[in-house]
Amino acid sequence: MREKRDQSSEPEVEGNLKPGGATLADVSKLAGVSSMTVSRALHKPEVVSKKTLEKVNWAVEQLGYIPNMMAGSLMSKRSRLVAVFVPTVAHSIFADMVQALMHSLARKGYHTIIGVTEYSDKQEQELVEAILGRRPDGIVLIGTQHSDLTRKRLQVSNVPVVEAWDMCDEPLDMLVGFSHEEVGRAIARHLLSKGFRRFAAISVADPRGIRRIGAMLDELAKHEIVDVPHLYLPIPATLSTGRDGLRQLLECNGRPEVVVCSSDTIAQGVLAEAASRGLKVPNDLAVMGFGDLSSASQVYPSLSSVRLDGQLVGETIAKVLLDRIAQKSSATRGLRVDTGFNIIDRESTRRS
Amino acid sequence: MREKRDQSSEPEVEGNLKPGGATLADVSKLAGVSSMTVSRALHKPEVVSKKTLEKVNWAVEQLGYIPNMMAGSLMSKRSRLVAVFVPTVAHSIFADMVQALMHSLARKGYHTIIGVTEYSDKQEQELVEAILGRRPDGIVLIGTQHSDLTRKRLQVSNVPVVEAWDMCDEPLDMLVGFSHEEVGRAIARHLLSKGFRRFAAISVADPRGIRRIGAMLDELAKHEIVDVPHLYLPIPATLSTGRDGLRQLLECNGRPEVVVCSSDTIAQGVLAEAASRGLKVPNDLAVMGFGDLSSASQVYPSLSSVRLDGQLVGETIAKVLLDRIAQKSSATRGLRVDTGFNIIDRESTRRS
DNA sequence: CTGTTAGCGCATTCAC
DNA sequence: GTGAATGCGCTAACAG
Repeated sequence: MREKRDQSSEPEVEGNLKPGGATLADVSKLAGVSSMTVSRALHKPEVVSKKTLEKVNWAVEQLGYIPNMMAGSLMSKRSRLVAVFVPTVAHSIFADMVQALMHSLARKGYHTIIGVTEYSDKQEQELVEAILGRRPDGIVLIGTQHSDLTRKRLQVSNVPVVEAWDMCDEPLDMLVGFSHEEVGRAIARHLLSKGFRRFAAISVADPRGIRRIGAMLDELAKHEIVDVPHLYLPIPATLSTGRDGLRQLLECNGRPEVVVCSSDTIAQGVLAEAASRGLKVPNDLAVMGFGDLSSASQVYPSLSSVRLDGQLVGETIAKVLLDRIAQKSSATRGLRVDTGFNIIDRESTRRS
Repeated sequence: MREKRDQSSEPEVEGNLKPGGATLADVSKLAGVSSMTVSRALHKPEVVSKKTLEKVNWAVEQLGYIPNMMAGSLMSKRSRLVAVFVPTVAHSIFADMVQALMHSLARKGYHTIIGVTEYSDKQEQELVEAILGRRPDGIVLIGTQHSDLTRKRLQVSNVPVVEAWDMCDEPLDMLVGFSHEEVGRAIARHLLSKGFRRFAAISVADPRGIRRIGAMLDELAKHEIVDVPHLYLPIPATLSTGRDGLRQLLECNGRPEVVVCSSDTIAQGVLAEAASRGLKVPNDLAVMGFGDLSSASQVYPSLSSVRLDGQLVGETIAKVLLDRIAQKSSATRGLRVDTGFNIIDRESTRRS
């Protein structure tokens, strides 16, 4: 397809492009008003006369003007930028959460920078330090465990912070999460009530996953169920974590009635391995996952999942953060939101 | 835990914090040098004397100084920001790709803003327009189909662009992808060569997925295999897409020998449904996915996946983009990289 | 090796 | 309703 000049519109404007695009000054000259008026026409159209507004809009269109947010933010001290740090996004429930969060933020005109910490406090710290250079209007962190320097930097920077996905008594700032210990205990009680007695567990070496499985094992022990075979496999959690895990369990410990996984990704691997062995789920082998928190309920219909009741977690985080940014007060400092969780009873643990 | 003042270090500095943090001028005063020297000490330490460097570093530490990138970028015209637009990130191979891309970019000091287009050209356009306000150093788009305004904006803005995940003759700028038609044909030939004759297919209404499945059906037709049952289900692709799809296929069309899915997520749903029906994979039912492109090969060991040979796709995109940004020439304009793909023969299609 | 001058592009603050 | 002056925090380009 050959380039063809459009002769009817924008006769020589396209050729006169400055590197970096047109500026407010360019627009103001073309429109025959001051640059201040252009700025107002763009951000507060209601305060400008209709005629000027038209002239400005015309000039903006002619020049293809796009405001330079860096310059604007430098003056206004609002970057409309939120930074989110997650341990991982691939094969992870965090992808759902981040997507919901980005969606909510985008609707309010905020852009999202993502940092992947790979479950490392040190990487988190480096990413936080780097991102503070962009003066984000808000920061979201997964978990409540952070390096001392991270904590100090964040406190000093005075940026609104939401810690998510966990619960603690003294959050850095705001907190939206739930107790992983309670999740573990709830899983145990749920499965016990359904008559399961021979358990097994597969987790990756993710601190919160380990805590969930640990709490479950403790609860089981209270019901005289001990020596539950359990595996802690290396992160990241992938399908093969579940496949290898089930294979290993079957070889070394015989077949359990139900295998509890620290994440839905692992559970999917278990299901895949079950399919390859012709094990019928849930009668030959029941499977319990974890996740589904920020997704619609139809996302993991094969698994019994723990999920948030009502609003998506990502949406809740966005709301809390934006409320705080908007009122510019510290009214919500120390705010703690326990999202709670549900146990959804799905096919994979529904015995006939 | 009570806050306790550390009396030995940073005596009164912490109290004197300006809102927004210390500035270059603050550091230069404390260090007793000019602000320019501080700037150099931070970005080009080798060009500053050792003594000055020490003074500057000391002052930086005292003040907890973090450079304001907005101001820096405004002058230098380099934002060290890359924007990536993907149709979705939840339950998607794009999450892998984006993670690999972010990883490579982060190593070179670039931050990544993600925009989710939800397979909508209109949303892509709005996101691109908005992000151009941040003057990103590079933009990555999925696919080669974009609205006219998007194309024009990008061309005029002169930002390096990589279109990924598809192939075409005249890319906007640079291109890193593969042919979805070739993938579809290769899948057909591969499965035929393994002796499969009774096919079925499940896809979501994603343009590229449909093209893959369409090309596969065409190739099968050339081998006298026609009337292949196939479903096009609504996006987004989730586990239940696969579960519902298989259920529907079995009810209406009987059991195929192999079901081809337009993504690994769907294939995982099919495996889950197979497990719930006690169908043994691959003998009762073989499953073919698509994905695994930017992940290590062990990620989807249950599926026969199409994957990139060698380097991760996200890494390749980062490399192409950073090369272009670095040399600041247009030498690589029009660059087209065909990543190709592999068919990995895995358990789920390996018949005994 | 270091300092000075200038200005990036915009919004705040005040005049009118 | 509109405009002029000022400066956000930093770096490019020079001079010394």
